[in-house]
Amino acid sequence: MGATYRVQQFSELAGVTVRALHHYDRLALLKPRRTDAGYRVYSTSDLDRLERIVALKFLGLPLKQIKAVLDRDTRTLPAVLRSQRRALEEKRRRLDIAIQAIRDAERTVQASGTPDAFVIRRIIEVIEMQENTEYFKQFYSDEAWAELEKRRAEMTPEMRRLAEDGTRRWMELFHDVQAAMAANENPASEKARELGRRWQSLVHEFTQGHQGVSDGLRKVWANKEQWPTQMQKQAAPFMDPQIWEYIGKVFGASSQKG
Amino acid sequence: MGATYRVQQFSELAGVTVRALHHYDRLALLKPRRTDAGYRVYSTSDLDRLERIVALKFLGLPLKQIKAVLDRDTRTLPAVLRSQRRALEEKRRRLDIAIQAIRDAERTVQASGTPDAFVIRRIIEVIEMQENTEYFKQFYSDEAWAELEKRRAEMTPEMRRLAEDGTRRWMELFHDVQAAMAANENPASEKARELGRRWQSLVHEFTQGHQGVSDGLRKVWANKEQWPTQMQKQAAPFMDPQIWEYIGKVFGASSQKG
DNA sequence: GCTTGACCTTGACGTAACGTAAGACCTCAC
DNA sequence: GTGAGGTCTTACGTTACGTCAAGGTCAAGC
Repeated sequence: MGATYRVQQFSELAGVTVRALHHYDRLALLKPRRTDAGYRVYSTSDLDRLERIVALKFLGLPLKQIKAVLDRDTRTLPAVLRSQRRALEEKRRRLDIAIQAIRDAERTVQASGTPDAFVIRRIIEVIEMQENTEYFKQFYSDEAWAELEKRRAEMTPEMRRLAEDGTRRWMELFHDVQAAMAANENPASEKARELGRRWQSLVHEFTQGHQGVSDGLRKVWANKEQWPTQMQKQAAPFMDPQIWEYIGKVFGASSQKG
Repeated sequence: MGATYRVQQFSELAGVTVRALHHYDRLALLKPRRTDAGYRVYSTSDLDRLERIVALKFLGLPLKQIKAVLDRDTRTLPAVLRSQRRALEEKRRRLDIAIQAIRDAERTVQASGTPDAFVIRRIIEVIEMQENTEYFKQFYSDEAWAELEKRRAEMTPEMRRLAEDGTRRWMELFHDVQAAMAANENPASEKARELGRRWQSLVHEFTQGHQGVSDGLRKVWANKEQWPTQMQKQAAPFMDPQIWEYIGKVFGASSQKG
């Protein structure tokens, strides 16, 4: 017969708290024998089971599921592990984004006493950027994506300001296109073609003439109706289908005329 | 004046649940105005604040702390960020270990219907191994550590069995040394020197003659008294100071004699 | 036999961030 | 004014225990 222990000894032996053992007992996850007086008596086989519990807990499984896995030895474990691994990988992805966001914020603060509001704004931007990034990746070829990564990595604060300015100019352009539509401006007119040129110029600012990037960008916007709602909301000013239709006509007219 | 919203609209706008907004309200984290009838009325400035809340929540900050940061604009944010980043990095480390453990377990299962108990045992081993690994790293030079990493990566199942066998042989050796001590065997005797040779042979099996690895191993064991308790318990069979003292004498005698 | 101190027992409330009803009230279009 | 749909507060459920609190058990010393 192996040795026996009372709660405290056993808890120290296994590196868990007495309260946890009580808890597991109540959940029928680990029920030791009892003395006549009702004292819990743990054996080495209990230690064995507890070690499994602790290990599965480390993997992030809830106690209920641990009990299920340990009790009914059904062929469920592999499935449980697979789904848990997926969950953990997803968790890690979000953790990485959070860590990156903080690191970036810390860099932008540095020694200067940047106001909190600004720092938090920066955090928000980084989080959104990384999440968008994840999503948009699917539309680009590996090569084009690598190119974009490279540019992001090499981006200076100066360039970042320019990029933000780019957003503003896109909004202005959309505003002007809308005005032209409202004025019933002919898509083939010189005025409309000027809008088309502004459009292409802004696109070129992003693609920098890179073919793969250009293809990816086209795919991104061709699928704009399928974006996650949250993302569509962020890009709301650029989602108006009438504008896209109009600009399509402009390009159609331009390509016909020359 | 900006637009105003009622809870549901606002919740959709911001991508949180109505219940969460209620919750934040009760915590005084985000208190909108009210209509005479008591309906909550959110404004764009509320949206601004909510976005910050969501962002800080994404970083894993508890709501209380978020409130503290947002309300009293004390110079606390950088400190909060630093500590939070550390916490997240630690979390990430443990996540990685868990993921690795599952992946390893999945590999050992593969198609064969390995019993659950065995799989879990394997998970425990991987977790312990990785945690030990983390700890022992400090004792090795970067170069020596890289060498060990390389070996681990190249380790086949066959070699893994051998390594486990190594543990068994160490235990046997310790057992034999203890017996020699009990028999009052002279550390300078041939019998004792034979034990010393077995010792060195087992050491060499691990170091494979690599100087850096050898140095690191020495440091690891020189500090065995400082290991975390849990680790000491695991290595309990190898912690008896008398044996170390005796084997020290054996090597002392050997080096004197030649 | 009695006390004392160390250890054990079972409640039972607290935690974090909401989810989920339940029951009552408000608004507005028809 | 009435029904549908939105909103209010209250309150319990969730997870894995932490933290008392009130009260048994047991071996030792007097």
